[in-house]
Amino acid sequence: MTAQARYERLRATAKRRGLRLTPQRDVLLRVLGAMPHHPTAEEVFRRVSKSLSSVSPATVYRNLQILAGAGVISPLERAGASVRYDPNPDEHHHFVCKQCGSVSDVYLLHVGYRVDVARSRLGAARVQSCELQLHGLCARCQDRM
Amino acid sequence: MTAQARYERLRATAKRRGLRLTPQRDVLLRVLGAMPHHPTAEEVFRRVSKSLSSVSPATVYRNLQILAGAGVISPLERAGASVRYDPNPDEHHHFVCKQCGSVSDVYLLHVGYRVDVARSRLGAARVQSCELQLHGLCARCQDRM
DNA sequence: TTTCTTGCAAATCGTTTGCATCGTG
DNA sequence: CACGATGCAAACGATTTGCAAGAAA
Repeated sequence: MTAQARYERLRATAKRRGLRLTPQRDVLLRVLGAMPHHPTAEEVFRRVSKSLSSVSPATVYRNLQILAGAGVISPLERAGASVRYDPNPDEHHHFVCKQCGSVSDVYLLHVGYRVDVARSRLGAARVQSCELQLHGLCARCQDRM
Repeated sequence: MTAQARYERLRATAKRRGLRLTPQRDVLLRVLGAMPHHPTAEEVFRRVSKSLSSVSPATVYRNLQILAGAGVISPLERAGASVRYDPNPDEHHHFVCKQCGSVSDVYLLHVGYRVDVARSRLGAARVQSCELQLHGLCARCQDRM
């Protein structure tokens, strides 16, 4: 898929979600469609500034949040949160509660997967390990609903 | 496993790695063994302060990094880094390069796993989705080695 | 014209650093 | 006794906020 196509797709979704299309937002969507995958907010801001030097960081950061809130893009799991440490030295995976963000350890007996080579651009990358993240509602948050 | 047992295990590992055992570090290890899983550095600091009110944040943050560097504990993936956004709306998974930290999209045809119910404390949690993270070396970083 | 957006500058938050001092091995 | 570890305070970087002015719908 081309950058242009990705841009149009993002813009269409944004419009469908009822977001106003300001010049700043348009550049932002164009940049998001063109950037290498998973840029940091700061990288996005730098790229947007190149096309629109007057834009302020606040606008870019705000809009990224708005787009994420509307489901146009997604914030990458856990990034941006405080540093967390895991004192458990055994091999394990994680369950993350969508509601409260709590993380708990999950032990798996078996993990299997098949990569769709045609669509993934792994190239010559060498995969050494994998971690599964389960998402859902923890017991406590289910009670609260 | 009890908090006491976890503490002793952590302390043994730390000693084996040649780390000095200061009072601050001892309290830190005790706290790490007793805390709910995956505390943020800040939460750890608050807990340590309770036992040792004179301790400074710098000491706790520093020691968490030292312990992580020595392999006694592990920093949770991506946490603490800048916010990242993913403009790809299709269902997909991620490959993360251990060396340079770059993230790329992976599409999977099939994912299967079996939870070890006895060891995992999922309780009544409801799992709604799962994301696989592959770790390894990207093509570019392999060339550089 | 109403409501949403913007830019600016200041504030915030979590974390890191420099440095003089202290204590463990 | 040497070297690593500490506390303090100041610096830091990324992100967020309050607010008055501006522009989509």
